[in-house]
Amino acid sequence: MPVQKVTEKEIIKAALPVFKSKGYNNASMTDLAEACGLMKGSMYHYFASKEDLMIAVIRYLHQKYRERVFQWAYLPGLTALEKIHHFQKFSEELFLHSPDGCLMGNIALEVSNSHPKLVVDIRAFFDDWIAAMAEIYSEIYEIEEALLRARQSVAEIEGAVMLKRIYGDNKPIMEVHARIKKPFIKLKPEAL
Amino acid sequence: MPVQKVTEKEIIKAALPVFKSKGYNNASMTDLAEACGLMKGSMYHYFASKEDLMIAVIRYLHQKYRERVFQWAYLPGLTALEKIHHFQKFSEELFLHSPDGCLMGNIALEVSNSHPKLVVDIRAFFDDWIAAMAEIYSEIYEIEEALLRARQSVAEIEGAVMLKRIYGDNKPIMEVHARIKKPFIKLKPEAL
Amino acid sequence: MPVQKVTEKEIIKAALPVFKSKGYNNASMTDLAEACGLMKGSMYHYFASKEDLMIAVIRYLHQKYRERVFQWAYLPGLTALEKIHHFQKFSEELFLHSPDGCLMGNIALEVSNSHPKLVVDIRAFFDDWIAAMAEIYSEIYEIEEALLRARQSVAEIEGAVMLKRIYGDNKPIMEVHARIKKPFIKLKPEAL
Amino acid sequence: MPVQKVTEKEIIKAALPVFKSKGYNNASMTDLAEACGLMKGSMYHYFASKEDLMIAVIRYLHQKYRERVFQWAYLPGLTALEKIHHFQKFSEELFLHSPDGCLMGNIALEVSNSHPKLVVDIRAFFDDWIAAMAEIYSEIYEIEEALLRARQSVAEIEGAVMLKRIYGDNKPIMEVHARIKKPFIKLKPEAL
DNA sequence: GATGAATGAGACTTCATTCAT
DNA sequence: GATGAATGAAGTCTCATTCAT
Repeated sequence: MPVQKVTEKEIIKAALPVFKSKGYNNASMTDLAEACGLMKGSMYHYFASKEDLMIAVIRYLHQKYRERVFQWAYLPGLTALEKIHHFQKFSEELFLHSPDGCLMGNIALEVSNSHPKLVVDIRAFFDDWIAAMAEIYSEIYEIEEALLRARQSVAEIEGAVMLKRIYGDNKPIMEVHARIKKPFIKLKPEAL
Repeated sequence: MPVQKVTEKEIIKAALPVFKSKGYNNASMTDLAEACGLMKGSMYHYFASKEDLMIAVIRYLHQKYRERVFQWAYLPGLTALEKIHHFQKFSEELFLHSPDGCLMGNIALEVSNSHPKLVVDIRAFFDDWIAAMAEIYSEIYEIEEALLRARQSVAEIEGAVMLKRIYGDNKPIMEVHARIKKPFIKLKPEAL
Repeated sequence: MPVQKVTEKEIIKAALPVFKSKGYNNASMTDLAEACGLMKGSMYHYFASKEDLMIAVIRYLHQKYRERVFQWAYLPGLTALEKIHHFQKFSEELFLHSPDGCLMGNIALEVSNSHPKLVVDIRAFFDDWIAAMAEIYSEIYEIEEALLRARQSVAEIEGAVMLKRIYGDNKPIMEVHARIKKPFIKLKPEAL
Repeated sequence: MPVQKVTEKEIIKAALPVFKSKGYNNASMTDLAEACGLMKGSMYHYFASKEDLMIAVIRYLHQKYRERVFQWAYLPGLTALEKIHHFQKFSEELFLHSPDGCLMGNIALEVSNSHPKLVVDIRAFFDDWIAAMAEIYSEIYEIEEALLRARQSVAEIEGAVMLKRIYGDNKPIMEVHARIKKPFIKLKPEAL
């Protein structure tokens, strides 16, 4: 059976929900291979270890966020509110309809002490996220305050997603979104 | 056989930091037993399974929070700001000086899909926490808004603790604390 | 099934012929466990790894040689020929009746490049063997010549054992033994 | 597809040092393919299995020995000492400058119980080697003694090469060579 | 002829759990 | 009450081999 059944990217995309739902330690190579329609051993053609696969998944998701979310922050010709809309649209796609929350957050808490290599890439993701949020906030706040608000927003979202995972309730996420939008809505008249 | 004196509570207290630091799956019974000065097999005299021990740890921590934190919310004769101070003093003891963050949050994200029994107790903890925060907020907000703010505060704190685990930086936690305190400080003149 | 089924030493003794016959890489933990009447996983109560078990086996055999062979070289009141007899009696027990040759030699050639930790202990064995032979030779030769002859004898024996493993023929070993004995026999009249 | 030119012989020559250094079990098809500049799968165009490749390597080396060493023993017009010189010159090329010893010996001890097919070819090699040595010895000894001395010499060399692999020291090999040469040197005056 | 994706058996190892002592 | 030997399932990973392209 030598025909190519999957590409590296397909493995990554199939592994992502497994890691997101089961976590790093509890997702076995068998689980991951099954999700890819491969035998356990075949996974090792693409990734030298489970940890390497995890890294690839993290980087893939990071890249997807860059393309679909973070970049809006830097697009000229958009109002801050429009940028926020793009951010939240993606978040809602991701968080409201799946019970598993945020891969980055889930993994971060689980492996931060045992897999330093993973933390490097997780940190890179949060760096970008916070920077993008700060970019948006910088339209209405000083840089210091913008950064602080960016960190706050990210923390709030991750916290709300955690509550969703515990309670299965979308309300906290929606409340956070509303709260984040608010200062930009107030500004609207001025912006016009 | 020197009949070593080990109480259930001592085991729980010794196991707590192990679970907090390593997570549920990555903490082995050997790790846990070692932290208690016991042999692996002896743990089963006290707890029927690793999951049961985890539950006991969660409940123990919940109880400790009740005694040292949540109860302040319901004490008459304290201003809201004083209550907030008590809450934050404990949080700071717990979160600022250890790199491992919040046991409840760490475990919640890791096991929510694989160990529904644990989720029940984790949820009970967050119920109490949110209720206590809402109690404080209810002094200056309508019940609806108080609950919303309570959820937000808990989410923010958990999110900030996650950032601390990722970055090793206490700033987000301190910023959240300041933000939570703010509406009560403004009210102070009125409160007097 | 908690009753002690085996001791560490029994494992070592059971593992020895498996390693000797199959070699290091080709002896699986399953093979070794089977030889001990244990489950694979149970082996790890006694030895942290296959390599550690191999080391224990090497050291055990070394110790047995010390007690049963090498020590004769240093016993006062024995003629050199008597010492040689003791050496060869043990060699014959070991090499003539089993087709598998010499554990030390077998393992040495197989792992010398891949398991440096094992080489250390194998070298220690050969150090002792050569030193004991040299001690005997030193009764009839200068120290330099004694050492050289000791190395030669060890090399010859190992070579003969290799030939036995290839041909299944004891003759080379017996020839070597005769050759080693010869200079001491000639000396006999003088020794009396 | 550049239709890379690789011949069976080139594969054999590239595989030889890999087997010599890593042994049979520890040399993976990937290792071997890498040494040949091929992909793993391509090896199977030339050899049906790893065992077959090993056999080819053994036969190739045997053939090389025949051409470069053993044949000298049967060349008329050469003194025994000259023949010995040729033998030892090749041995020294092979054994003194590489730490990996003798492929035949290494493999013999490792696979003798698990791969009887290999033993057949290894035995053929040693048959030839011993016969050639006996041929040389037969110039100064009766046939019985010549054979015995041939076996001894081969055993001594293999034993000395083993010591070299254990100690990294060439001295035992050089001592053996000197020892083997000695009876022929003594004869020199008569031979002239 | 060469590739390299895929297999599937089997390697070493870990671990929660049991239970005779 | 405490032990720690033993289990057995499951974990990660390796590897000789196959075969469609």
